[in-house]
Amino acid sequence: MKEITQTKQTRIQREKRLLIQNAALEVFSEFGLRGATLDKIAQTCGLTKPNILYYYASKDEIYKEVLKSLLEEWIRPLKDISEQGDPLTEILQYVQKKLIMSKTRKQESKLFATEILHGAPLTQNILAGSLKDTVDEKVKLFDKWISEEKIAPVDPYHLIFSIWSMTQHYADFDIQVHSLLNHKNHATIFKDAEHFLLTFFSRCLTRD
Amino acid sequence: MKEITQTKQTRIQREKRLLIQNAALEVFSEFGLRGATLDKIAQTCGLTKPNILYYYASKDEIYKEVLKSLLEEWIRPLKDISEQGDPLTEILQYVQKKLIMSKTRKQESKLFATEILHGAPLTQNILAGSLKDTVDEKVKLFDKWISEEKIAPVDPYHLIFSIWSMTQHYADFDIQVHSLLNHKNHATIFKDAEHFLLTFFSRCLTRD
DNA sequence: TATTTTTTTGATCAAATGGACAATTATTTA
DNA sequence: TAAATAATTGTCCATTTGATCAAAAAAATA
Repeated sequence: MKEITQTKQTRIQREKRLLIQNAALEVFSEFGLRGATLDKIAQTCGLTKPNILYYYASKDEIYKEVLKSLLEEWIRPLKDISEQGDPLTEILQYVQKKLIMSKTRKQESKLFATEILHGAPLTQNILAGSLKDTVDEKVKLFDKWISEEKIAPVDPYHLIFSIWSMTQHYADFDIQVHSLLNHKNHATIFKDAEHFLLTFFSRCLTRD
Repeated sequence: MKEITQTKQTRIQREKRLLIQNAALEVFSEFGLRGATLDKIAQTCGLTKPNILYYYASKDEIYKEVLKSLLEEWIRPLKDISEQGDPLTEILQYVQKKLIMSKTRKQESKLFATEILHGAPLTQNILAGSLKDTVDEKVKLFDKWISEEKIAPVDPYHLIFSIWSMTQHYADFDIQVHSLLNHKNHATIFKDAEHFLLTFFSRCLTRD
């Protein structure tokens, strides 16, 4: 058994771990932590159950690993909001990035949603840590922009919540969205959503 | 064994079924369908497991019953939007009602969220049925209001999605919201959220 | 009160599932 | 190529859990 923390990984270890992670993401996002079984993950990636447990000590550890490896990527667009850019443009670009993530990374979105929905048992420290730091930083920036009258006055925390909720809605509740929109073409839905969201946030952020 | 469809229920049956439903709501909303166990539900309501199964044929049946009994109430505020009222007022009132539901019926909100997130295996027909009918009806109304220039032009479907997502966010992701807001007072968060949302939607719906 | 019906529960089962382990096979290294 | 290390797997186990059932207790009814 090799240590996870150790950097010396063989080629096979790298490959198999990645294989397992991808399968785990697929299964966890569909069934949640408890609904997912090692058998399903094993089947999805074509390995045997004991072989999976050779690479990860437990099911929980796989779950944690998947979450951890996605978190960084998940927060990045928020970090990208730049003080140098035009305020409205920066925020609208953030909305667009988040919407694209909902479109192309649905599984990840659902995984996070389920995790937080059920009390974030394994992510709470991260929520209170690196995510919070980034959010606080951007909140300050938004407050600055508001005081400079570059954007209309709104509560920056709730502004961020609104961006998250509205964009992630299209990934997390895709079943409902598609059902209510008569199973309209996937691309069309996101095109319409983008237009709606950009209009929406422009209106809200450019008025006193 | 009595038939569920039968209307002749004894006093004890009514009482116990309600007891089970309340406990089930609590457990299902926290752990999801698969994470919830009959033992947990039994413990929560102080009955034995076989006793629960005397009233409900299976765990799935309890789950369906809980969902079904909540759906009506869940859709009602949308139905309440009236053609007679002032358009902006009607919509803002709907936002308020949904936010209050997030505040006071968190468990229900989480239950629905989990259900839809995981593919709505037991509600899909309802989503495509009575909910869709109501949504379609209100979409027509919104379109009418737009054509009469009573509210600004927006895609009515996505407007409804935005109301749902933004309000439900405060229930479904309460862990995250509280964590990022430094565990601020619950009432204060909802007061701020209300102010934000009303400002937000007013701005969006009163501009061309 | 006697009889019938409803309700409750202890004991138990079968299936699912996370995990352990020794034996085998493949790969790397000396 | 031989030895050592890494990877794989068949088999097995313990626990959890949804569900069954017969017997006992409680409640309703006649």
